[in-house]
Amino acid sequence: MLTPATPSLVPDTRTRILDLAEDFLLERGFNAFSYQHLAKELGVKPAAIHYHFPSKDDLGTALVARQLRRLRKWRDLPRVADLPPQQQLEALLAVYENHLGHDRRVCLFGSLAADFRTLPAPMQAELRTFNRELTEWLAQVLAVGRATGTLRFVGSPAAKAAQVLTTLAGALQVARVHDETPFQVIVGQLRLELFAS
Amino acid sequence: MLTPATPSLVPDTRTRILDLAEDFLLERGFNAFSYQHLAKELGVKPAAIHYHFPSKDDLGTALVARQLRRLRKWRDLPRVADLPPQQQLEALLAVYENHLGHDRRVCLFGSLAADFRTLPAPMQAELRTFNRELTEWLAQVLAVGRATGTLRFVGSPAAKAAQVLTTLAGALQVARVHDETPFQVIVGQLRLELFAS
DNA sequence: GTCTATATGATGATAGAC
DNA sequence: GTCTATCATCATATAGAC
Repeated sequence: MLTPATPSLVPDTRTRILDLAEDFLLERGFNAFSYQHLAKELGVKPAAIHYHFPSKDDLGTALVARQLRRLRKWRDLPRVADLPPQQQLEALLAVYENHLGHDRRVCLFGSLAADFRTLPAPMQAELRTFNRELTEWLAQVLAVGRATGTLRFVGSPAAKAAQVLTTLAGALQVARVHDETPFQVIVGQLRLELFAS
Repeated sequence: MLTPATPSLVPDTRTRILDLAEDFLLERGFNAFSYQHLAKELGVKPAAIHYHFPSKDDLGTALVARQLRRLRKWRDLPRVADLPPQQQLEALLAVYENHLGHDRRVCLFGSLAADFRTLPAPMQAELRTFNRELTEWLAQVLAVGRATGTLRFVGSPAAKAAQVLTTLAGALQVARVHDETPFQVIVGQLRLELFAS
């Protein structure tokens, strides 16, 4: 990876491909876009993309790996890591609400889960790690939040974290099928239950 | 539809196609199987399937329409409709647990939501109706359950129903990505929260 | 190092045989 | 009424031009 540490305003071709592929992935699914679609949009030939990502498997794996790097970076940002738990949870909800506002994109997990068995093994492995790390992070947030009295739930933090993340991924899918309303309803219900009054 | 009211032990070709297509749909996703896959498995040529379902859109729409008919039939069965609310909820959970035991199949909604924008309009419409009717049914179950003191939750029955169904669909997706454990954990959490102790 | 012309096979669908 | 031979198109991927 020769990508500069400080993102340029004019992304290189590799990054432009990744960004566009991510658009397609989150809007139409991994098995519903092709190198032709990418090439047409980028104004190049399909084989030009094969240079940067020899196979679609490579491209897909790079997409999930990038998202995993982003998760770790986000989670460790001072403006996230140093927040109190209830605001960390709000920051997480904001990410999903941002997806909703971005043409009702589903999240990475929600995009790949149904097609999971058709994905290349490295991509499956990256997605498992992504989901595991996110769940572990939220479990920790919930544990601290309950201990300090700002968050409320029964059962174990790990179970609640798995449930909440699953619900959020699903809520974006429901928004995709209907409209923004059910997402708002579901997240409203989560807030009602989690935030200690 | 010339399908007999009493299902035969030797399904006709049309039904065999639908059954197999449903297998593929719930195990690999709508954009990850072809008429060739179906034909090879059934021992016929791809074009034979085109006779029964002229386009893949027709096949997909028939799949969702059949599931909608099944939902209505199930919901109205005396052994479901006449149960007390907490047992109706258990019957619903049993459907999802059955999916889990069936090679961790996702549910219809969970299978189609991510690819939704690539689906033909009639299929989209059927899926919306399917999800709406299921949510309305569960909202009614939850409302009666809370009124009679056997189920417990805050917020509106409609919001809780949307949240629970979304969580169940998502839980099967998580099981697909990892293993059965997170599904059990999530459904255990749902039970802990919903069933009045 | 970056991309284009081209190959090979799979895909959805039609026209016509039985 | 049911299915097969065949088609045009699109898929991923390679070999080689610039």
